[in-house]
Amino acid sequence: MRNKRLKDIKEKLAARDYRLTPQRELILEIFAENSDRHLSAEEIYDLIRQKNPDIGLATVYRTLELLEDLKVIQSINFGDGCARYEFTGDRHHHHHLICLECGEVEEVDEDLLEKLEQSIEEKHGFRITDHQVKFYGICRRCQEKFATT
Amino acid sequence: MRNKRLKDIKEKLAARDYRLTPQRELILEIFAENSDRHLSAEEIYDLIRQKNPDIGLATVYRTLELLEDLKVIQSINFGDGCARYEFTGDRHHHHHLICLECGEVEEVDEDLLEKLEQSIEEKHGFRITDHQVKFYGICRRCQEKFATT
DNA sequence: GTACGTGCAAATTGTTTGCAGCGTG
DNA sequence: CACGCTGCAAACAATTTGCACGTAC
Repeated sequence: MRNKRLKDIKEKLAARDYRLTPQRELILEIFAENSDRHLSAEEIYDLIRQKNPDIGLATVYRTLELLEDLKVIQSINFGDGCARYEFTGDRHHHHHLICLECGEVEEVDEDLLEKLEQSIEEKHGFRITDHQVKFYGICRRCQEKFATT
Repeated sequence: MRNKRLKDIKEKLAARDYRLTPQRELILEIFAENSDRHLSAEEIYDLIRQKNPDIGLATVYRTLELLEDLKVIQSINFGDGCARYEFTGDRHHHHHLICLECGEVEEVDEDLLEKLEQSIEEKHGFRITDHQVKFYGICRRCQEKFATT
């Protein structure tokens, strides 16, 4: 299954005459191993150097740009001053819960947005292709922290 | 009415021992005159210099930070590499429609999110204090442009 | 051998900071 | 006079770019 994904990506690349180089594969590996996190370019760079110290930060940025173009990953801004990425893959659409206290990011499965989208398309004549929903607040753990203080 | 808003802001500032200087007032004026747009720091800087050429970019940034702190304005990231701002004012909460073709940003009145928020609070124990919803797609005008081509 | 890819260093861009001087309560 | 506020220039941090070399079809 994992190999299928890799093969898919390789085909997407090939369709544009791009190659699946060891560096690119390593970056994809990092993503697969950290699918629960939202890594920044710098963080990916640090992780990747543990596997291959000779990789350049510019390569990381270039690869991220490429993968985003191919819609393999997508960039999200959590307001901490750098872009963060996540696999788009075949995953179900989801929202993000951002804790204002500890910065932790949780994910919630998509729900209840179809009706809203439909009404917007009708009222505004705007054809929606994607959306991004973020909720800010205090996560359960931080609420408990406060409660016991 | 407008004056009331200004007076409110002045009070908010005073509550923290800050002053409503001519520069700050000018920036608020720019916001009022461009309430249909989402200006970036640089754009505000350019507009403001037409009124007073001696103002510094750093002052703009510092004022924006201050006004955001006071919740007079709020920052939004539309993915174009810089922060953009809008009055929070007494306006109704709203979503943003971002056209991937021309970059134009439209606003939609808030709707239908209460149920979703409630279910998230219950399932995740996450206390939501704010949210941000963006829809990406093609605006009416761009669709028409394509249709006639 | 012709592109694509890479690492490195330098360049760019949005934003922040240090500092000396100004102005207002 | 104390302190907030300013403009300017320098500092910073995330990201991009130029370039010469490497490498896969």
